[in-house]
Amino acid sequence: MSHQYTIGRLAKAAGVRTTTLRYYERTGLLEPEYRGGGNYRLYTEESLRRLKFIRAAQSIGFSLEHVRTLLGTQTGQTPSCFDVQSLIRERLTEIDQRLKDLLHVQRVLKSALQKCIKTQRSGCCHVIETLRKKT
Amino acid sequence: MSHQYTIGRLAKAAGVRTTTLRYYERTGLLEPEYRGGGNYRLYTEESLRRLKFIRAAQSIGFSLEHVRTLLGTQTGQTPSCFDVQSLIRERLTEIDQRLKDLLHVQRVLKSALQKCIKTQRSGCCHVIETLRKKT
DNA sequence: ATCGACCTTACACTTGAGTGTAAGGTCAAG
DNA sequence: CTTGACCTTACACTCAAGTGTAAGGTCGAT
Repeated sequence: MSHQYTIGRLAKAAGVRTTTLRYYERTGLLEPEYRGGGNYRLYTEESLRRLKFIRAAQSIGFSLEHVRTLLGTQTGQTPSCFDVQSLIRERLTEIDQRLKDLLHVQRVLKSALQKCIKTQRSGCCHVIETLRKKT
Repeated sequence: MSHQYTIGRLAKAAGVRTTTLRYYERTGLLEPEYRGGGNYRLYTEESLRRLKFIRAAQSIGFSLEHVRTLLGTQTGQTPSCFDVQSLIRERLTEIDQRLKDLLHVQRVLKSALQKCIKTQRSGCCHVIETLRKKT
């Protein structure tokens, strides 16, 4: 006998809020399997797996829009291997760029901090000066 | 004779849109120095420097709220060296965390991609399977 | 039977950094 | 003196991923 979940139990099981589940339903990501007494939403183990997939995909940087594609909820069919690979490559490219940007920012900030510390006596505006001159 | 800029010229000089400049004014980041005929906004070289500072700070990851602090536009006075160092350290901590997260995501995605490529013949759901199992 | 925890709907609001639109005023060139 | 580029205001809207609120219905335990 596979478990049944009310919205609250499912939420607890997956570590999300009930409001989030209603939001996912509204946006076509996760429908309850059926409705019970008092029109309560009822979910199954399958819902839980699906929900965990959604959160996992999200946690590695896919938007809910991407997740919708991965789950094939807008076209109604699971995406091809090609599509999945495309999505992943796209994400990897974005991540690459983001890493570069962050490393650059890190360098700039560290140097600004050093300068600020060294010249602290003279009023500190050195940092702001530095930023001011970097274009 | 220091230049004067209408909003459009200043925008062009700094590579932003006029709407952005009006937005900055609304949010207390950059006021025009005065108004000219037809109530046109008029800016100076100082405005341009300030604007460039804003964009530079923003480009290294400060929010406009942070920039407001750096420029001392809410308290009305330039922040102390201590405050500036705090802000920078905060940013650096965030960046560190963000870098770690991104590197993790990168690893997961790369391995998913490899798996997808290797097992491509058998329908590709391996990738989706992989994600499905990562919690 | 009543209490509290849980559920329902519908709708508006949040954040950050702007963008879009309407309705109109002004400036410089031809 | 008209055309077109530019400017003005005020207000609403965008995006993503939810959160908040009001007003009410239901379930399980005591």
